[in-house]
Amino acid sequence: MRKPADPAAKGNNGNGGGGGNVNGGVKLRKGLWSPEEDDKLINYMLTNGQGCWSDVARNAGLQRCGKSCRLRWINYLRPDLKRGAFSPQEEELIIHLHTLLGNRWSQIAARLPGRTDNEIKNFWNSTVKKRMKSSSTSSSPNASDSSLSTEPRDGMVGGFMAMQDPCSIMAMYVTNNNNNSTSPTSSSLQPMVTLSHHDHHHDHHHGTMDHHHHPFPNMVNHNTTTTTTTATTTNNIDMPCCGNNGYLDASSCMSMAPLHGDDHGMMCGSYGMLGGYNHDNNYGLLQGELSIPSLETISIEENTQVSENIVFGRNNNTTISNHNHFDNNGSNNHHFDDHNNHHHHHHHHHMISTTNATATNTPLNNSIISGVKKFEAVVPGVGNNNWDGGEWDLEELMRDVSSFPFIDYQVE
DNA sequence: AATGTGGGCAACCGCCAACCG
DNA sequence: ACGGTTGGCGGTTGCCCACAT
Repeated sequence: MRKPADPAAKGNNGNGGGGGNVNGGVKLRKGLWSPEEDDKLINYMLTNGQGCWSDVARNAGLQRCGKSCRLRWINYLRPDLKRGAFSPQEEELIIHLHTLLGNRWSQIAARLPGRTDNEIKNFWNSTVKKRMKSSSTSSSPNASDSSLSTEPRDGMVGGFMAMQDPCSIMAMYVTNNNNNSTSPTSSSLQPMVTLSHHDHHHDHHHGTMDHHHHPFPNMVNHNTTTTTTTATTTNNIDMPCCGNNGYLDASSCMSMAPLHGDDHGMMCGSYGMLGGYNHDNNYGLLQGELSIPSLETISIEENTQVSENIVFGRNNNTTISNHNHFDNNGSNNHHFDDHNNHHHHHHHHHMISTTNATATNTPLNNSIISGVKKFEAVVPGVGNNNWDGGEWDLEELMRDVSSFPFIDYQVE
């Protein structure tokens, strides 16, 4: 939902069950964030770090609920966000991880540094589904994007296929080795995701605000410092497995296109991507190394602790121009262009530098995000609960995931 | 040129678990 | 123990842009 910010948005505060809706009796704003609001939030976060989001909203002088601030920060303003289109490698990884994890977008996102769950979810709900749809309706199985082929491949006993009925498209998980008692399902078809129709009403009430401003494509550092995020995630997940082959062998069909360091290579510094999840809570990414939470440690009752240390380097005025990166992808850049054209010219010289990041970082924020999540969707799928509690073939999973060449996978 | 339409994606909603007093 | 609050997540909505007609 995207509406122009509306301070008088009807009684509903939009907090969705949390966050508190009253801010000193002032009606809270909803809808799109203005550049001024972004500035306030960024300034506050950079100065004070993350704390209670209600306090953030209050103290930053934002007429927003805490949840809204959190969302804006997490999904848009965070310094370590990567921007622009997903690289082919990222796409492959998303698809692959989705076969493993289903719609657990946050877990998928945790394995794609700089990407948010929302972003991945949107990507999946639009691009991937669209491709599946076209793939399923196309008479040519090997249409266009081979890297995202959803066709079961010869020699595979498991795979990913798309089916379509008049009301929905279902990406089906296909496996034929279900004699394995540890298989999540005894059925040969496992719904992965149901594609609901996008019901567009198309009100076309065009607002006046340019909501596509992009305040900090890479990061802004009002203190002339560099922001780095490291995080430790400990997942203990006994991953149900589909046997040896019960998942899309994405790695086997991925295009092994070389990374373009200046374009969108995940490992490359020019993204300004310093963030990531690191088992060892070190700064591996600063050294050009990427580590991600291990799938093998995911458990049914998942205990997750993400420690996010936002640290600030010094003497770093190097500008990383994000604005050219995405051109090479041929992706839609209008967001960033909008930003460039309309917003925050004074911030550009404070953009983050990856390559110059040093270890002289001072922790500004050391917040713990922790939670215990139920592993309710035991199969990559939608809330299915018919898994019998067996285990996934973790070795195989790890082997497969780690086969993505752009990930330096650390196995604990 | 004006209008219609498809689609991307930012931000909301509702649910739920953890936290806290 | 308990009720209120907070934060995280997945699903959904609908504004706005780009393109088609």
